[in-house]
Amino acid sequence: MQTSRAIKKKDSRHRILQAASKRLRREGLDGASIATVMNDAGLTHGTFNAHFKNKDELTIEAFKYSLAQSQPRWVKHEDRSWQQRVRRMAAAYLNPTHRDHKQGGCPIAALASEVSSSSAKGFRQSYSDGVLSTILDIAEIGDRADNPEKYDQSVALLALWIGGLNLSRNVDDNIKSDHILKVCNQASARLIDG
Amino acid sequence: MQTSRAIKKKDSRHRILQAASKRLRREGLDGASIATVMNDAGLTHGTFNAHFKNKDELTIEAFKYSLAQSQPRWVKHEDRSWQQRVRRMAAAYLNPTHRDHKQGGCPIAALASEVSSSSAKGFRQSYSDGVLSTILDIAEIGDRADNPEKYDQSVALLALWIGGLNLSRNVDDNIKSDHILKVCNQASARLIDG
DNA sequence: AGCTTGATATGACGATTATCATGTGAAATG
DNA sequence: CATTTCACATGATAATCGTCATATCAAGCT
Repeated sequence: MQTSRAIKKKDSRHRILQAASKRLRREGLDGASIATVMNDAGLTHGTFNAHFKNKDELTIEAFKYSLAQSQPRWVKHEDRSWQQRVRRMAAAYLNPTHRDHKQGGCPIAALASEVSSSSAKGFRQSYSDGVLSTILDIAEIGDRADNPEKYDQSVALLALWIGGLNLSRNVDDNIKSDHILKVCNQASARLIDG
Repeated sequence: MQTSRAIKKKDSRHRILQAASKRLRREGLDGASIATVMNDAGLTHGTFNAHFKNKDELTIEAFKYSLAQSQPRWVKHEDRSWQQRVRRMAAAYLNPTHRDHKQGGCPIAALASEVSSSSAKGFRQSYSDGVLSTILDIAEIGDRADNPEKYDQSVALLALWIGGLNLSRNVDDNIKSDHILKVCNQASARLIDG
């Protein structure tokens, strides 16, 4: 049975993860300090260890949380063909709205260059798992052996998308930034033609 | 005239920038603390503000320094054709050695997801300038108008390379990581064919 | 030789951080 | 209704951070 206390705690945990995942994506691994996250969640920072063992655990859980939240939005879809699917996904990913809403977007892109230098134990493993499962989700297969060609194409597509999104986020000129997104969209289509 | 004191100071500045650029690429924006960098350079941390106004200035200078140091290694070359050039650059960039030596590699990739959340004034501008000049260097042109098609192809190539390098750095399986590099190399060639 | 300059060293400062021990008050239990 | 439980708050702790005032000491100048 769910007591009202247990429900309250789950709700608090949910709010903490929500706040942490936003901070994590917007401000990176070091940006999401415990005090800030707890404040965002409407709790005091001292309460933190009633919910998570330490900051590393929060980081990992918040990453998984954001991946589970953002991935279905652009991955799970019924498409007429795989080429159509890739075009749709690229358009959803390499997009000014996604570029301008880092805190609600793809955590793989948001943390791409920070993972390898993270000191959080287990985080690199979680990120790695997230990357590999995303590749399989793009290809719509369960294992590389199911369709090696599609798998390989999906790897290149994910690389292009992550790189293109980050470049567009870091260029200080809206026209040039929009152009990067457009060009990478075209390149996506090109990678899977013929 | 260069007094021996002035020479000594320049040498110290050089050592500080060298140390900072390594830390910056290996550990990211927050990893390169002043005390650590000064210690790497063989100086005490209190001497820092004799060389730089503050940490933001160090960050910017270290980024420029590392870009000027790493870019010529793979950009400046005489190639038989542009297609040959792109293949050579991709092979040099999407490469296990580059993957495993983040501290000496491309600073654009090393900081790709950290720039947009940086609080260092002026850093985003420097990074943006670095990206745009790298695109032009890949295309071997001075302005997009010189050859729009090559420019656009170079944008997509840089995106693919940065994304592919970071993915390979973050996947916890050497075989899969090597495979990512290989696939992105093939995709590079594909982006510029016909 | 004595004075000045400047590169580097020492050490303190306040701010921020993660962690944890302890206190409090309301919900659950019998 | 008395007791226990537990989500949450308060506050202390030590570590680390960027910054800066001050001290030292050798090189250059007159």
